[in-house]
Amino acid sequence: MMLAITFVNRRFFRYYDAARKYLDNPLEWLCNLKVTIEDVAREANVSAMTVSRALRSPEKVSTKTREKIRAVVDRLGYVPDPAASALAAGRTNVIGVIVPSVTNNVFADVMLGIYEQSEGSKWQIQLGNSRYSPLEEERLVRTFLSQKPAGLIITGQDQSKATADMLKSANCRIVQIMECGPDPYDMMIGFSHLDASRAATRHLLKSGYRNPGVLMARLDPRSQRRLEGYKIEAKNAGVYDTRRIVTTARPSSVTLGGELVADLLSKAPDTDAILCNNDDLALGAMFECQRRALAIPDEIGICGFNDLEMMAAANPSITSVRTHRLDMGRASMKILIDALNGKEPVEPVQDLGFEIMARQSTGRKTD
Amino acid sequence: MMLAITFVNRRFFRYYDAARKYLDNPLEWLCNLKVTIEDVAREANVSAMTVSRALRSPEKVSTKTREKIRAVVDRLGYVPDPAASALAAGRTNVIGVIVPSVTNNVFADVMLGIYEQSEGSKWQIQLGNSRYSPLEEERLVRTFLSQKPAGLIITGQDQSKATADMLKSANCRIVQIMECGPDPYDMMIGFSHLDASRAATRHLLKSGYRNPGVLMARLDPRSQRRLEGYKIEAKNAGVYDTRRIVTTARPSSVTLGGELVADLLSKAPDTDAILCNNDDLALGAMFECQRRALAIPDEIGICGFNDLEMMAAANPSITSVRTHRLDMGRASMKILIDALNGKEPVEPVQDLGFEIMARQSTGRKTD
DNA sequence: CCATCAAATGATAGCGCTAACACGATGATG
DNA sequence: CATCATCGTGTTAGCGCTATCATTTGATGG
Repeated sequence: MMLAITFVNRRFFRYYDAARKYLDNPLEWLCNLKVTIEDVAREANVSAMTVSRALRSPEKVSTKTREKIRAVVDRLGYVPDPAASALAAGRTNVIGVIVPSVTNNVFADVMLGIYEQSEGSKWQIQLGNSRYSPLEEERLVRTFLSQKPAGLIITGQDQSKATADMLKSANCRIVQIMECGPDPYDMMIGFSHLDASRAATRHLLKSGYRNPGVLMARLDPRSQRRLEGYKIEAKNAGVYDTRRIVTTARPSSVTLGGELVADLLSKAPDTDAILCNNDDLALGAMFECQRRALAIPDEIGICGFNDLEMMAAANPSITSVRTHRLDMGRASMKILIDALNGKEPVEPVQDLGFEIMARQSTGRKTD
Repeated sequence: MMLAITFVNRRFFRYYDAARKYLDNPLEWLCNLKVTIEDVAREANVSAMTVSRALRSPEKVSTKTREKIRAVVDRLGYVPDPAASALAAGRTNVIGVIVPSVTNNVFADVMLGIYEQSEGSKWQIQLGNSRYSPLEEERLVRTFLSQKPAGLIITGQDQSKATADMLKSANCRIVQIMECGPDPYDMMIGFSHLDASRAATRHLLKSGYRNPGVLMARLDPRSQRRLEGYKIEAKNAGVYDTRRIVTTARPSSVTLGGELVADLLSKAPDTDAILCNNDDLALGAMFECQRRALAIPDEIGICGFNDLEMMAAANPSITSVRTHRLDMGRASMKILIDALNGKEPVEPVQDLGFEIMARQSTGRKTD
C-alpha cells in the first residue's frame, strides 16, 4: 500500500510538473508525455527491473513474462532512453570509428564494411572524422571515451602521445585499421603499405620500365610508408633519382594527378613509368598522358593504388594495387564484436595483404 | 556539518564499492577513478551547480570563479559525462545526419560541408546511413529521436508514413537536404532535380543532338525525378523514345556505365547523346564509347550529373550538371544552428540551384 | 547606514535506468 | 522431510548531472 501511494505520488508530481510547462498548450503536453520503463512495468504488472531485463537479457525472464512485456512495449511504443541506460549501466553500446577522411573512397569502403558487419547487432556505430589532423583526432578520442563506448576503431598507428596514452588506458576494446605493425594498443587489422608499394615498384621494373617515377599527394603516414617502399626498390634496382619523386601536401584529386605528371615530366622527361599514391592521381595521370599523346603502356606505364572500381573500367584499364578495404572494415568490426562477446581473438594482429592487379596500363611489350 | 558527513559517506561508499571490484588489481582501480563534477566542485570550493554553470553558460558565473574552476578542470582532467548531462537536462548537443549512402561521392561532399560548418561549435554530428532503405531510415530516425537530439538533418522528402509522423511530432529542429519542395517538416535546403535534368536535356538538344538517351542506375526518388525531367524535355522536343531509356536497380559505378551504354546502343544504335544519372556512369560511358571508337563529341555526346572533380580533368572533359553539394551541407548546418540559437530562418526552404558545366563531351560542331 | 534589487551561488530533487542484492517459489537431493 | 541450489522477480540505491528555486552577496541610491 505504502508502495502504491509512493508510486502514485511520483507519477502525480511528474505529470503535475510537466503540466505546468504546458499550461498554454495542453495538446503539446499530451504529445510529449514520454513513455518510461515504469509505465510499461505498471501496464504489465511487473517491476521496472523485470522490464529492463526482458529487453536487455531476455533469457533471464520467463517466456510468459517476456511476451507480456513485449506486447506492452509495442502497444505503448516504449523506446528506452539511452542516456539513462548509459548513466545507470556505466557503459554504452556505442562503437566509435575514427577515420581521417569521409570524402575519400578508400575510407568510404572501409566504413561500408564496418556498417555491414554491425548490421543486426546491438552495437551502434558512431563516426568521427579527424581530417588528417592529429589534434582533431585527439579531441575525437577524448569525446568518444567520455561516452564510455564499448569499443573504438581507429585508423593507423601514428597517434599523438596524448592520444596514445588515452587509448592505452582506455576502458574499452580498440581496433586499429589500415595498417599492420608491432605494438598494437589492443587489436589490429590491415596490411603493409611498405610491402605493397615495394611490390608495385617491382612490378613496374619487371614489366620493363627503367625509369619509374612516383606521384604522392597528401603525405599522411601511410603515404610516407608507400613512398619509402618505392625508394627501397628503386635503390635496389639502381634507378633511384630524386628528380622522379614528386610530392605535394595538397589532397589528392584527378586534376592534381594531371598537374603532378606535368611537373614530373618537365623535371625528368625520360621517365617511363609512374607509380601513383592512389587511383585518383593515376586516373588524372592517364588523362594528362593521353592529352600529351604519350602512348600508354608503351611509352609510359601507369600504376595506381587501392584498385578502386573505375581502374578496371578505364580505357586503357589501369594497373593498381588492390587493397581489401571492405574486408578490413568487416574484419575489424568482427574481431571487435567477438572480443566484446568474450571471444578473444586468436591473432590480435591480422595482415589482410594486397594484390597487384596488372592491367593494360603497365602491359609494355617486353623487348 | 551534516552535509559534509553525507558527502564523505557518499564518496566513501563510492570508493569502497569501486575498490571491491579491483581487489586483485589496485593499480587499475586508481587509473579508473573517474573525476566527477563534485570532485571539481570540492577542489574549487564551490558547489557542483556552479561548476556546471561555469562550463555550460560561463556568462552566468563571475569571472573570478570561472577561472578558478577552469584551472581545476584542467588540472584534474575533468570531462563531463554526456549521458548524465543528457539525462538531467533532457536534451543533448547531438545533431543527427541521415544520408542514404556514405560510399557515394555526392553525400561525402555534403557531409564534408556539414562537418565543416559544425566545426568549433558545441554541436556533435552523428551520422546515420540508411542505405537507400526506407525501413532502415525509419529505424535510424527512431534511434536518433530516442537520444533527444537538438536537430536532425535528413535526406530528401520521401520518407515512409511512420517516419514522417515521427518527424512531424519530433521535439527537435529538422532540415531536409538534397531536394526542394513544398511542405517541409521544418526547413529544407536543396535544388530541383527535375529542373536540373530538364536543363541538361535541353543542353543536349541545343548542342545539336537529335536522339538523346538516358542511363539511370539505382532509381532512388531523386533519380526518378531526374528521369522525369528528361522525359518531359524529350517529349517537348518530339524525340521521346522508350528504347533510349535504360534503367537498372543496381548501384551506379563506372563499370556499370559501360554496360548500360552497350545496352543502350544495342537497343537504339542511332542514339547520339547520353544523359547519365551521375558522373560515375558518365565516365564509364565515355570509356566504353572510346573502346568502340565512337568519336566524342561528334558522333556521341555525354553528359553527367553532379560535376565531380574528375569530370573537368577527363579527356575529353565531360559536361555535367554542377550541384552545390558542399554548399548544401554548409547551408543546412548553418540554418539548423541558427534556428537552435533562436534565429529563425527568414526563408525555411532554400533552393541552391545548379549549373550546366558545358565541356568538350557535348561540344558537337553545330551544322 | 539601511532598504532595494540584481547578480552570483547553493541546496534540493530528480532525470530514467540498471547493478547488486534480497527474497520467495520450485524442484532436486540425501 | 529437511536442505540446498536454481530460477524468476522485486527492492533499494544510486549513476553524474542540471532545473528550479532559495539564499546570499554586492552594488546602488536615498
